[in-house]
This record gives sequence, structure tokens and C-alpha cells, in this order.
Amino acid sequence: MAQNVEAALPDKYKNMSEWYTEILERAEVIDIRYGVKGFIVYRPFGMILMKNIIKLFEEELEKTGHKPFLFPVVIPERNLRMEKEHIKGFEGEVFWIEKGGYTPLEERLALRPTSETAIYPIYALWFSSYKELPFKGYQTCAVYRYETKATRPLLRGREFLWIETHNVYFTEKEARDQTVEDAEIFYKVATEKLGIPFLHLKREEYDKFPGAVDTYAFDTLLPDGRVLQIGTTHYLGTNFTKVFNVVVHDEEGNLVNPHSTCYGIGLSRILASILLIHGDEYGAVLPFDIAPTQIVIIPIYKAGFENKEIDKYCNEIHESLKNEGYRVIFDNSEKTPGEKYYYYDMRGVPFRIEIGPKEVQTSKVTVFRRDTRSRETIPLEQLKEYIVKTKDEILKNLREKAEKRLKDNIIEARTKEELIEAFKKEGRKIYKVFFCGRKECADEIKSVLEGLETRGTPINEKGEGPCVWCGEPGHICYLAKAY
RNA sequence: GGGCCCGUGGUGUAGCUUGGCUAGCAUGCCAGCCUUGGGAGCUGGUGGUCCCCGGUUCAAAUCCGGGCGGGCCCA
Repeated sequence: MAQNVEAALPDKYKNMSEWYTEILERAEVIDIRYGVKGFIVYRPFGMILMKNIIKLFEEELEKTGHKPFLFPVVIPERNLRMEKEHIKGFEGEVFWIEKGGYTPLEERLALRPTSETAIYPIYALWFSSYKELPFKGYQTCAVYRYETKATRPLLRGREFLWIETHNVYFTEKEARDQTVEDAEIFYKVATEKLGIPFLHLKREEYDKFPGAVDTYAFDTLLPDGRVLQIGTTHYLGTNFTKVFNVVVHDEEGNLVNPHSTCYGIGLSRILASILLIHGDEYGAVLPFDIAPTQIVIIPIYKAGFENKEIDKYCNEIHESLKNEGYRVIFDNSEKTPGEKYYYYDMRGVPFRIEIGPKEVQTSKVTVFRRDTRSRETIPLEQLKEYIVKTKDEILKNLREKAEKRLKDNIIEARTKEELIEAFKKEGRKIYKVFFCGRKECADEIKSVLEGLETRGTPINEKGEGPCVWCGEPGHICYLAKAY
């Protein structure tokens, strides 16, 4: 057998596309061969991973008072057209159902590109008093957008999974506060539990969600230097409650339109980000909490040793870890240990326990940590403690590495010359500049600097200065190429 | 939206320019032997609508047209 540990995948920083396509297939995350552009099959491994991610977000949403519901996937055309800005933004990418069997439908039905126009007509029926507010509701579902841009598995599909919340408040302040809570939820789950850092940005006026008053977005950085929007939250004002006639009585008996928000959590993209940001040349590297398999036990048999002893020892460990509630498997199939290592490395199993004659004879275990790819031999009685402690270290390690990379890839530029110079030298990265907020400047930047887009102004940083492009007064803004 | 590349057993590919052999190779999968501390070896076996539709031809994986799907670059 080979002595060296050969990489299974290319370097993701040199060739992200190839790395990504490979891991999706080899770790059996999704199947891209369904045959309809922009639509994919989630395979069991990918779907278990997805469900674990969903659970983390749903728990956090329910903790903050959100109630689950599920609205239909179809939206009647007249509803979709109610809010003018909204339909303008989505019209070009709606899938339409025009027939039932052989009969043309009297009214076309849209596959939801997002659910505001499905939900608000019902909200109009549900609420009649300020006392019934706030109402916080969410659904986890697929939405459909006929993307004309190049589709990419999980990153840009015509069908994708997300969680959407649709909240209604009596006052503007409560509604605006919700967008802050949304960001906190995102931080708690994406960063603290999944190790995915992001920029919390307020999108420029011309980049808002169609129909929103303000749009806040969460952008993360991928290995190729592009950014990916993985979540957004919007303050909708009374734009939607007005057109859908959602009205409640206030304390004095006047009829008023309440304020609303919506929040989208891009599940498919978050799954892709976890793979892309934490993964290495041996495959996926997963945080312990979401890993479909958290621990694998691999026996190492030896001629001349009683292998039943090894099996017995492994079975005991297996039982004891299962009793702790961990997702653990004992792989005593006939494949060689090396082959199993590659297999479980690819799937991002956080811990591997190797048991051979040495371990059995000394009552020890050899534990391999997927994130650092390091081995350690410890007494068996310390195993549980080791896992409890180390699973948190793994998450911390993944998160800190990702945070460092995001930070290290932000480059400041003050003037047009500085920006162009920096871009020539650094290429695809995130550029921090002052920006006047005018679309004309953004368009010029995009065409001169190979697709660099204004991603918005950071929420946690204030600052003013002359626009990097035109010199007019501006605010802080990040520029990056996006997916 | 524009440009370039690609589609052959489960997977990765050769063959295509210049049409013609039983569609070759690797890997996977199955059985057996041997082995097991980072993808072992040997023997035997299994597996193909050559993406789809149409055209040219005595003959198409190969040439032509259209479609579908995938990748890359640019807007």
C-alpha cells in the first residue's frame, strides 16, 4: 500500500470549480444529472446534512417566537401582480402553469419565486386588531426562479431551498428591530454553529428587494474570491400590507396598515458555503453538530491476532458512544483501512477512531481529527471527555480560519487609481471604499473592473468620505464580484 | 444576453480530424484467494439506447441540422 497520503481533490483555491464539482459527486451530496437545467437531486448524504442545517435555523426561529406554516407553491397571477415594484423585479423569472391537463387555466398560476403575494391575502383575513400583532411566521420550502444567468448546483438553481419568514408589526420600530434580530439569528447559526462568517450589509437603493423599503444582506466569501449572498432581511414598510389590504384597528379604532418584514435564509447556498469554505483536498470538513456521521470506528485487523477481540472492543465503544446520542458507525467491512479513511474523509466525518491490536492491548484509542488531520492516542476512559472538548475546538478552528480569510481578503482603496491598481494586483477580492450611492458610478465600476459590484454598506461600521469613483460625498461600501 | 469547450458501461476516459474490426483502457461492482496502522495484489465475472430527434450514406460514436444537458469566460 502507498505510504504517502495523496490528496483526493485539487486545491480549491486554485480551481474551485473542479474541486466543487468533484466533491458534490464524490461525497454524494447531490446528483446533477436530473436533466432539467437548474434542478438537482439531493442525495441522502446531502439531504441529511441539509436537514441538520435546517433544524438549527428553525430552532432559533421558534425561540424568537416564529410559528411554522406552509403556503401553496402556486400563486394566482392577479396576486403576484398586486405590488408593482415586486412584479417588476420578478416578472422575467417566473415559471408559469398555464394548463390543467388539456384545459387552459382561466388564470395562470405562478410557481412562487418568493411568497409575499401568496401570504398577504391570507394575512388580510387573519388580522383585525393591533392586539393580534406582532405575528411572526415562517416556512421552509423550495422556491422557483427562471434564472437566465448560468445556473450552478446549489449556488444558483432554478429551484432552491430556503426558509422565509413573513412578519407583521403594528409599529415601524418593531418591524425595523426585526431586521436586527434576523441578523442576530443568522450570526448565531451561520457563524457560531456552522463557522461561516459573513458581511452584514445594507444594499444600495438600486439593489433592494423588489418592493422593500430597506434590504439587508449577508454575504460570505468563497475560495475563488467571489462573494455569495446567503441571506437577506427586508423592511417592507407598509408596501405590502397596503396593496393586499392588511388592516388592523389601532387603540382609537382607526384602521391602519401594519408594517412588515421578510427574511430569506438561503439553505442551498449555506450548504454549498459549508462545503466550499471548510473543505480541503480530502473532501468535506464538517462541524460536529451537523455531520451526518459524527464518529466512525475503524478496526485494523492483523494476521496472528485474535480479531474477534478487536471487534468486541470496537462494539463496546460503538455502543457507548451511541448511548451518548452521537451518530456513530462501526465500519468492519472488508475494505482496507486506507480506503475507509479516504471514504470518511470525503464525507467530512469529524472523528475517526482507529482500533488495532495495540489499542486493545493497552485499553487505548487512536483518534483522528478531520479538521487538523492529526492523530492522537488516548486512554479509552478519556474518549468521551475528549470528544466533548474537541468537537468545540473543531468548530472554533474552522470558524477562526474562515474569519481570518474573510478579513485578510478585504482591501481598502481611497481613490479610483488606488482601486484600479489594487484590483490589477489582487484580482478577485473584497474592496472597501467610499461610494456615493449613484447607480452610474456602480455601473462604471462594474464594467471597468470586470464585474465588481457594490454589495452595500456595512451595518457595524460608520464612516464618510469622497466616492472612490467620482469624488462626491459617500459612505463606506464593499465591492466584490458575486455569484 | 454574448463567446468558447464538452456529452461514450455506475464513474473517468480512448476512438471522432480522414465514416467500416467484437466500441479499447482505467476505475467501480460481484465471487474466490490472500491481505489489513492512508485508496494492496492475483484470478474469474458483471456492466453500453456512444445525450435526444432528424438528415447524408451501402454503412454514423464519428459528417450535417436542430434540441436538451453540463462546464468555463464575458456582460
